[in-house]
Amino acid sequence: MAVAPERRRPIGEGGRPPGTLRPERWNEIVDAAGDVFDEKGYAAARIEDIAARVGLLKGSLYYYIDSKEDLLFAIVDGNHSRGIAVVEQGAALESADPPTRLGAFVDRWIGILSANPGYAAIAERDLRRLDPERQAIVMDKRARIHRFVRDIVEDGIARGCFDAGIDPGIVTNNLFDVLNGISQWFHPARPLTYEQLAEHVRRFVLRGLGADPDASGTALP
Amino acid sequence: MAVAPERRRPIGEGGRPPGTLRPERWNEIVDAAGDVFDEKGYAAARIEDIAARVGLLKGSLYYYIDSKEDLLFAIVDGNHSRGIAVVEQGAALESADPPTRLGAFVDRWIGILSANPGYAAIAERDLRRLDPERQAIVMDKRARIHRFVRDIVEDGIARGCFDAGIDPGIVTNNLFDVLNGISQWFHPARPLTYEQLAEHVRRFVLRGLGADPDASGTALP
DNA sequence: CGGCAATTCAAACCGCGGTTCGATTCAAAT
DNA sequence: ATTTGAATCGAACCGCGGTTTGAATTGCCG
Repeated sequence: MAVAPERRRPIGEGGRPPGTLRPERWNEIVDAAGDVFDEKGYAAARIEDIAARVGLLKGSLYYYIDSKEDLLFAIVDGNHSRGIAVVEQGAALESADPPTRLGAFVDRWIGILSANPGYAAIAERDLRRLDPERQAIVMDKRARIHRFVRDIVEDGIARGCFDAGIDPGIVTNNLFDVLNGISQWFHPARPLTYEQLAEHVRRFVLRGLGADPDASGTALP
Repeated sequence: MAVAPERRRPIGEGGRPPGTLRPERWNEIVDAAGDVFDEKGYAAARIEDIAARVGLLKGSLYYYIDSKEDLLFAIVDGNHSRGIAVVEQGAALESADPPTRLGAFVDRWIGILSANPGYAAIAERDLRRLDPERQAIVMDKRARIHRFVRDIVEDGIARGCFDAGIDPGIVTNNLFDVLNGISQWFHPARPLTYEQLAEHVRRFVLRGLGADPDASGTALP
């Protein structure tokens, strides 16, 4: 998923077959950047830290990037792309009832969190430090994801699955706050796995909307 | 509430009557810092920005502070102190039932948000950038606040007010994620006031816990 | 083996921003 | 007036860290 390095040096400008290039080195670097950004925050993270984590000198990183912000964008945009994927998967369930669809969304979203711990936190924290153009790209994806959830909520209200008194905009925000907040306090281990956590969160959210949390089972294919 | 500047220069070391000192200048500066930190994040915020906002040159700020971090601490710790105050107010309601107590907490917490928009976001975002000692001070307050809510939840479960299947630790975290997330998307205005928002959030949370949101009214004195 | 390209090193550059410090201003007190 | 100290200025300092650049490597291909 990680967006390709895009226009890189003489990557194959007009000549060599684009094979044998930077294979997963790019992913290693993005992962390292993700760890460091998560730990220290984007602004406080040093290029040197990231480079050291993949066994390079800081200057060498610039063979792969044009600026520090490239790494932030790769992470933030990549994470949102995974969110879009979840939405597209969810669209396939349109025949199911709203609680089931929303429950599936929660499960899958937490699945993303478990696969990329820290990334969601970065996306929330440091989105604003992207330049306007890139920020717009991310905001667009974010809006589509948000819209997807809000539509389910509104549909649920219309069908009587959810309480009629709730405000779709507010609860949608609440939902994302709950989901994205998870990565900041949950550490999978001892007592709970991500799957068990998802179960609890799903019930909390569905109940919060006024739905019977037992009426819909996990609907992951 | 804003913690006094502590040990300042020759504030009154052994001489003049400690009157006629920096009165609310300190508060002005902290407020300015709050705005800038909220907008740009602590690391990206410049001392110069803060100084300019109160009509000073950046160097002049050091008459009031010893380091940039002093300002972060003033904001983060101050916000948590207000949280502690809410907890202490809430302790007076111990005779009420758990849903009422929790509802009151939600209302008052959102009251803090409305009075200090942005501060909560800073506290969540940049807590980790305080030095260990100060961080510990804040974490202690945070733990006490967290404990207060969790106790209510556990009490509610024991009394049958809340669903027995919920995990107190998880829902407590979920609750704070919902509350603190508010300051990042909610802009009081057109459609909704903070009071109306609090109403929605209170119902969402209480219902999420399995309680009847209508069983308890707002209980603010 | 020789060569070319992909990759990394090593060192310097350089601007930004936190911090320091002596000089200056202003107001109240003497 | 003169003194005194609070408050601010003005300018320099200085280290950190992002970025640049040209010189090594390394490894593949012929």
